[in-house]
Amino acid sequence: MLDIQLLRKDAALVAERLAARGFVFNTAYFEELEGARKVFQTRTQDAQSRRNTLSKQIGMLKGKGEDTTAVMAEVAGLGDELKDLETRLAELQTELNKFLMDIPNLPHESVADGKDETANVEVSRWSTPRAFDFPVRDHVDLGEGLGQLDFAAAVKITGSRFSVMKGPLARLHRALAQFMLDVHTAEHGYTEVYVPYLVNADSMRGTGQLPKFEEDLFHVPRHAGEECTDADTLYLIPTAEVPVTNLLRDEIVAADALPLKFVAHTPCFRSEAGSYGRDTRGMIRQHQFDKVELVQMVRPEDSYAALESLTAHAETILQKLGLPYRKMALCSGDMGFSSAKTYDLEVWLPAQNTYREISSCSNFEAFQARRMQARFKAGQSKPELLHTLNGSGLAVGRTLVAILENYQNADGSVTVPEELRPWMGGAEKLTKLTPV
RNA sequence: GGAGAGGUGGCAGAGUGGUCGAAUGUACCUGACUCGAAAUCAGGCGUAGGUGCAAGCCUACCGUGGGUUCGAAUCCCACCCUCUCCGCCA
Repeated sequence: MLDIQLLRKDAALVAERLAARGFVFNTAYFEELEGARKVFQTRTQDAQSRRNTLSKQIGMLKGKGEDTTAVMAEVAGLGDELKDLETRLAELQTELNKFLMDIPNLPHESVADGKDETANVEVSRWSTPRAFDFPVRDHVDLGEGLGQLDFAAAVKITGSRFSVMKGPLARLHRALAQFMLDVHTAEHGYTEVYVPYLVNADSMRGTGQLPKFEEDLFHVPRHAGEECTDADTLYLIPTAEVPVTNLLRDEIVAADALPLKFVAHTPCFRSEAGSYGRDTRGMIRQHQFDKVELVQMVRPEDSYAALESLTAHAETILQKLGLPYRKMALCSGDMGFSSAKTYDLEVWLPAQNTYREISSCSNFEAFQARRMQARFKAGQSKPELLHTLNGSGLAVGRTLVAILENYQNADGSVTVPEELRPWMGGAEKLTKLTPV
């Protein structure tokens, strides 16, 4: 959510900056709503004030045993008027809030203007893709060839966009998550957290998934067969960002506790509505995938330095695994709803002959913190909104894909990256599993 | 799932219809005393919003949402959550 003070002060500027990300901010409508809100709030509070004064008089008179009929008569007419005013004011505030909740964050001044991903800016590249002297296979052929990846089984059990892994490949998947967690906790100073995979609507609103992106989420009604309201619907998390960032919702932390740095490994669930036909083959786009997520809560003046270091933490994983990648600064039109600035890390996938997103690192500034009232306080000063950031460190499924494809051998086996071997019981290679 | 208890300020804990935004204790901040500290004493100390140049004034908030009333932390209804015991269970 944007700062309403900023909207009041300079709606034109906000509209201009939002236009850079393709969002049309209806200035006239906002000003109309806000004008009405002001009038009704003043009137309502005025009426409340009158009622309170008179009611207190009644109390005092009764206390002294005096007659109250005159005052009672005076206050009698106020009730209906007040009720109408309060109702109208509540409606206006609901409407205003709805309006505000649908406005995306303002892009940071360093973000390039652009309509879509074609305007993203390459910041850096690490390593060079390996040259193969045999035809490269994609991860599906490799995994199935090894007898360790089974999409048919997943379709039978659940449906499309799920996967089943077996044996060493399943272990590789687990090893990757463990490896990432260990690096981030031991080398980058993150605190590991375990969090719920189902969250309530307030949490989804806090990080910005709701109200706008409801169809991207999996809903879990608490009670079968009944119409579920907001209060008794839970949602499967699309990323650990949601439960982890919401740890700070409605909290005021001491300034000297900052920065807070959390890392969590969770499954992520996305309905992928609207992406039918995209990446239908393989593990690139799944309804369920694992991710190790980095989250930071920092003082406002530190958030851009934090974005750089958080992104570097994610890059460390790719480097340790020897996976070539490039770092992209997203343009205004390609950033997520809540982000002020985002770097994507894209890993090289030989079978696609291209770089594909494997991590997205964003600074949300106070956008999420304002929605969830996550604040910090230095000494006796006023509580202040903190800045939140997060990034994938990394998406486990896509990392697995990248390893399969980049480390494949001519015979269909896959070499285990050296850094990962301690988490693989020392195994150096994935080789064909005899079918069961 | 059954039975019971309870949700009040950072924490603890009073308050069962009327100057209650809320006693008291504690924590914290400022000052006095002290060489300094402790102890003691005095004062301060919630959040959000509106309005005003400002001092200030006003409004809302006692789990959430409704209701009763001139007036609700207090009464009524519904819901949520926590705790204890029993049952079941990874």
